[in-house]
Amino acid sequence: MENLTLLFKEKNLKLTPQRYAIYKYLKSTKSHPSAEMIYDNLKANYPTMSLATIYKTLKTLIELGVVIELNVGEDNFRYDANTSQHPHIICLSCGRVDDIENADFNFLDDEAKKYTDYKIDTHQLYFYGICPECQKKSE
Amino acid sequence: MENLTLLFKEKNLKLTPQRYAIYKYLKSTKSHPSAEMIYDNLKANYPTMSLATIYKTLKTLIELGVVIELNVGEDNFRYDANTSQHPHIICLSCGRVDDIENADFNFLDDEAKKYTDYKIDTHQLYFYGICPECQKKSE
DNA sequence: TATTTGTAGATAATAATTTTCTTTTAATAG
DNA sequence: CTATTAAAAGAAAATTATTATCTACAAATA
Ligand SMILES: [Mn+2]
Ligand SMILES: [Mn+2]
Ligand SMILES: [Zn+2]
Ligand SMILES: [Zn+2]
Repeated sequence: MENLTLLFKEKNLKLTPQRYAIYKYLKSTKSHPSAEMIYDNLKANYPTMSLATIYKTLKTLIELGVVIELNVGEDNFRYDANTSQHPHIICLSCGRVDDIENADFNFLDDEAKKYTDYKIDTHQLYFYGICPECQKKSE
Repeated sequence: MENLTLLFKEKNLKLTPQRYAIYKYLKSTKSHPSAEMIYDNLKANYPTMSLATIYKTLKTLIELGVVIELNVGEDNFRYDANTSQHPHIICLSCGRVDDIENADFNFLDDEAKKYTDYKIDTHQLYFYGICPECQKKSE
């Protein structure tokens, strides 16, 4: 969090209240929100905040490597301030997106290297299923 | 291919030349084309084909379970008539999308079950890297 | 405190996908 | 081989997430 100041300074970027709020919100939540969801959550405290600012800030944070973009198959992107390599699981019923925690899938890149001539950088792993809450509902 | 006729009949769907052409093209290629790419490939033989027809047909084929939609992180979707569970690899330089063949990643669903209370259905695994052609170019 | 340069926010633009509506066509029965 | 009917094609408009543009503002620094 404190190193964010340094990171911004390095790149001659200004750490504005809006940018800080967006990053802080992303750090605080495990909900993997979309741009719109971030907007809805911040507009109480930042009534003049524009969606364009959200999008521009997210792009900046991604370039800085402190936020990643998730493609869960919806019509929009989701964002995550947890930049460690970790898989996600999406509920096919309610759309929530959760982390899969404590699992180590880092070996996947090496495993894949055995079967391709690509130079592999990274991967994204998405599981799809039904979350515990939705399982209860459908009983 | 022949069972497509049956499948359509079962659901009271009409197997039109357009639908057949779209499916056949997807079966014939390993390029994982987008809707637009399919459109460009078919319009020589089907000059009246509309992009809306492509989109509607793709949706139908997905519902039938004979085509899957890929989310590689671009601004559009890609489509694949290979519905077996297999990972993909995307070139960060030229954008091509390839299969990772002969690798068996089916154990992933079971592995993930150990770390979540979701009921897991399926997964999507995307690797990102540099394809052999692009590696040569940058030498 | 003045100057510079990057950014916020409003708005318009873009582009993929979906919807709507009318005409056409595939399937089927007579 | 027609006639009938429900489904689909195609054209066009609508929708929606995201991006670009532009001007007023504010953070950094000298
Ligand atoms: Mn996450
Ligand atoms: Mn494939
Ligand atoms: Zn759920
Ligand atoms: Zn390439």
